[in-house]
Amino acid sequence: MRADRGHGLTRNGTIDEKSKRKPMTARELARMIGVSQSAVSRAFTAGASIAPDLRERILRFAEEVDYHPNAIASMLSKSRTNIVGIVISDMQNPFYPALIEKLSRALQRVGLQSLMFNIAKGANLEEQLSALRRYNVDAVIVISATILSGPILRWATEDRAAILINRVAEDAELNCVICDNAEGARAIADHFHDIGRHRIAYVAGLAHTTTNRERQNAFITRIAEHGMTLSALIDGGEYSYYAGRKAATEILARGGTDAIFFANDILAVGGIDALHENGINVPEDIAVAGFDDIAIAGWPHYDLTTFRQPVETIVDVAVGMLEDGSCAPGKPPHVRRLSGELIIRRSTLVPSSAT
Amino acid sequence: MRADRGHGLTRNGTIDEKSKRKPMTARELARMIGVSQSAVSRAFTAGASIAPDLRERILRFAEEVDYHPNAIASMLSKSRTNIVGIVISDMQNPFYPALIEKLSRALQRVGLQSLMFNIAKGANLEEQLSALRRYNVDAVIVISATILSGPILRWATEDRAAILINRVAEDAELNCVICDNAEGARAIADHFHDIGRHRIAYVAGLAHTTTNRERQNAFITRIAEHGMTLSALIDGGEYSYYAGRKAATEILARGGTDAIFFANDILAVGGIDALHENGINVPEDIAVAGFDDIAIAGWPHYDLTTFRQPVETIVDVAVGMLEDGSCAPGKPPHVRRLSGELIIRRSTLVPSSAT
DNA sequence: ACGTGCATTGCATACGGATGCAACATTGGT
DNA sequence: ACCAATGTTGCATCCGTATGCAATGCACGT
Repeated sequence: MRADRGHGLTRNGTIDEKSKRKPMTARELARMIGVSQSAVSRAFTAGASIAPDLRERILRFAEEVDYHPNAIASMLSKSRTNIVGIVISDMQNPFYPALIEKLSRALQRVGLQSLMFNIAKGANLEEQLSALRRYNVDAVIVISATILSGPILRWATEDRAAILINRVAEDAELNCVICDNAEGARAIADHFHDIGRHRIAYVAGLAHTTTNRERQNAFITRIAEHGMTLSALIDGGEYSYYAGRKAATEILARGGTDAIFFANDILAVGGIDALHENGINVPEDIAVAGFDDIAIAGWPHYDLTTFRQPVETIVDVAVGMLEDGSCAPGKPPHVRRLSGELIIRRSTLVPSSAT
Repeated sequence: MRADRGHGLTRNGTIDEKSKRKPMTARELARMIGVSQSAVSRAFTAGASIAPDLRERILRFAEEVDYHPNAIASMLSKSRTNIVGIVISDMQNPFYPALIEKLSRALQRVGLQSLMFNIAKGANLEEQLSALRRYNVDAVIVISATILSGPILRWATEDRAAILINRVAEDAELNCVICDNAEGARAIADHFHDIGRHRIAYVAGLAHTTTNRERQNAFITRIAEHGMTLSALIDGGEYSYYAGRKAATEILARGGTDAIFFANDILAVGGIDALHENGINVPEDIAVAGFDDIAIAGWPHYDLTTFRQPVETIVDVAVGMLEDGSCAPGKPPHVRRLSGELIIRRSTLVPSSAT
C-alpha cells in the first residue's frame, strides 16, 4: 500500500524510481477508524449531516495520520473547482502586479485559488484560453486592458462566471468592475483649472482601449467646459514609461502647453523625466497628472498628482460578486463603476506661472 | 440532456436558475460517433493505440460539436494535474512580476498552468500552503526570497517536485535555480575598483536572506582583496525604494563614502533619489550600483549600473528541470547557479573625482 | 409500551476520462 | 489455406470524493 504507483513529473514515460508516496484516501482513513467513507467525507464537509463527536473523532484522527481530502476528486464529483482563472497580459505596468497581488490574496481568503493565464500578444488566443474551459474554472477574471476583443472574450467566458476588471465589455454583455474613469478625468481637468492652467495636453496610452476612451472623452469635454484649450492630443501607442517620454518630448516640440494629463501613471512618470531632461520645471512650467496612483507616483522624485483607483474596493466588489453568485452565467451582467480619489502632489502643486 | 444539473459559483446552496450548460462528455461524443469512450480518450492521447483515420474522424467530430476533454477528470485518473504551484510573497519589487510573467509563459508553452500562492506575511503559512498539497500540484516553484523557513519549505514540498528560484535552501535539500550572486557582487566590487573608488558602502535588503548573504559576503571579501575600505554596512530591513532612501541618507550622514553597492535595484533607485535630493552627484560624488537589472534601472533618469540576472535562462533551466524529471521527489537535488552580466551605466561611469 | 419523527450512518452510485486486458481484424509468410 | 504477429477496438474497472436514499437508532409524547 506504499509507493506502488505514484509518479513524478516526467513526460517521457520514464518511471522515476523513488517517487511520491501515495497519499492516503478517505476510504483508507475510514477503514482505519471503522466508519464508512461517507462519514469521512461528511466530516470534512461543512453543514453535512454527521454527529459532532464523530466528526471530531474523524478530524482528529485525520490530522494524526496527515490525511487531507483530495481536492481534485472533490472537483470531479461536485463539478466545482474553487479555482478562478485570472487572465492578464501586461505585467509591465506596475498597476497590474499590485492589483493581482491584492486580488489573489482576497480570493485565497474566501477559499478560491488563482490560476494564471498570462496571454502573450502574438500567440494564438484561442489556444491559450482553451485551458480556461478544460480546467473548469469556476470563474474568469480578466484584468488585461489591452488584449482580447469582444468575441474572444465572450467565447472564453461562455457559460461561465466572468468579471472584467478595469475595462468594460464593448459589445459583449459581461460583468465589469471598473474605476469611474470619467470622474477621474474630470477631477484632473477641474484641478488643472483650479491651478490656473489653460493650455492642456492629453496623452493616451492605447487610444482604442475602453479605459482610455472614457478618460479621454470626459477630459476633453470638461476642458472645453472650462474654456481651456486642448493644446495637444497624443496617442502613445502603449502604456509605458518610454511612450510617456516620447509623448512629452513631442508636446514640448509643439510648445504652448502648461499642463499634461497622461492616461496613466507609468506614462506620466516617463513624461516627467523627459520634461526634466529638457529643462522644464514640473509643475512651474508644466503641471503633470496621471491616473492609477501606482507606488512610483508617490516616490518623492516624481511626487505625481494622480487619480487613485480604489484597488481595495475593486477587489472586494469583484470577490463579492463571485461569492453572492451575482455573476453566474445567465444572470444579467452588472457594471460596477467605483469612485476613486484625486491625490494632489507636487507635480501640480504650484499655482500658475506658465511661460 | 441539456442544462439539468449545472450550477454557478454561489456557496450558499442557492440554485441559480439559468446556469452553465453541461459540457459534453467523452461518452456522449462516443455514442454520437458510434465508437467506444476509450476510442475518444485515445484520440486525444498522444501516442495512444488508435488508427490514424479513426483518430482524425473523432477529432474532427469533436471540434464540430465543441467537445473538449475535461482536464479535472483526467487529473483524477492520471494523478497528474499539469499544474505548477507558484509561491510568491512580494510583488512590490518589480523584479518578481517580471520573473513571474516570463515563468508563467514558459510553463504555458509546455502545457503547464500556474496556480498562484500569494503568501501573506502575517498569516498562517501552513494553512496557506496546505492547498499546495490538496490540489496535487505536480510541482512547486518558490520565488519568495523573504518568506518561508527551511522546515516549512520542506513540509510544503514534501513528496513533490520543487524548485526554488532566486534563493537557496538553507538546510533543506531542495532544487535551486539561482543567479550567481557571488559572481555579481565581485563584478561590482571589481568595477568600483576599476573606476577608482576606495570607500565603499554596502546596503543589504534583508540581511538574513540567502541572496543577501551571498552578495554581501562576496562583496566584502573582494573589497578587502582590493584594499578598499568598507565605509558603511547597512541593513535596510526590506527590499524597497524607501529602505534604499533611508540607507543612502544614513550613509551620507556618516560621510566618507564614494561608492555604494545596494543589494538590489529597487534599493539603489531609492538611494539615488535620496542622494540627488541631498545635492550629491551620481556618479561624480558617489557611484551607485544595484543588482537584478529591473526595467527601472534602465530608465534614463536612474541609468543604474547593475548586475543583470539571467532571467530568461533561469526560467528555461527551471522549466527544463520540470520537464526532464530531474527535480522529481527522491532524486538528489541540484543547485543550478547561473552567470549574470555586469551592465555598466551612467551611475558609475565617470572616473573618480571623490570629495 | 408503542408510534412518530428526527438525527446519523452506510450503501451504492455518480462524476468523466485513462488504461489493462481480451477480443477482434489485418497482414504476411509458407 | 492456415498460423503467427501486429495493429485496433471495446469492455470493465479504477481514480477519490460527494450525495440520494434507505436503514438504523434514539428521544419523546401519549
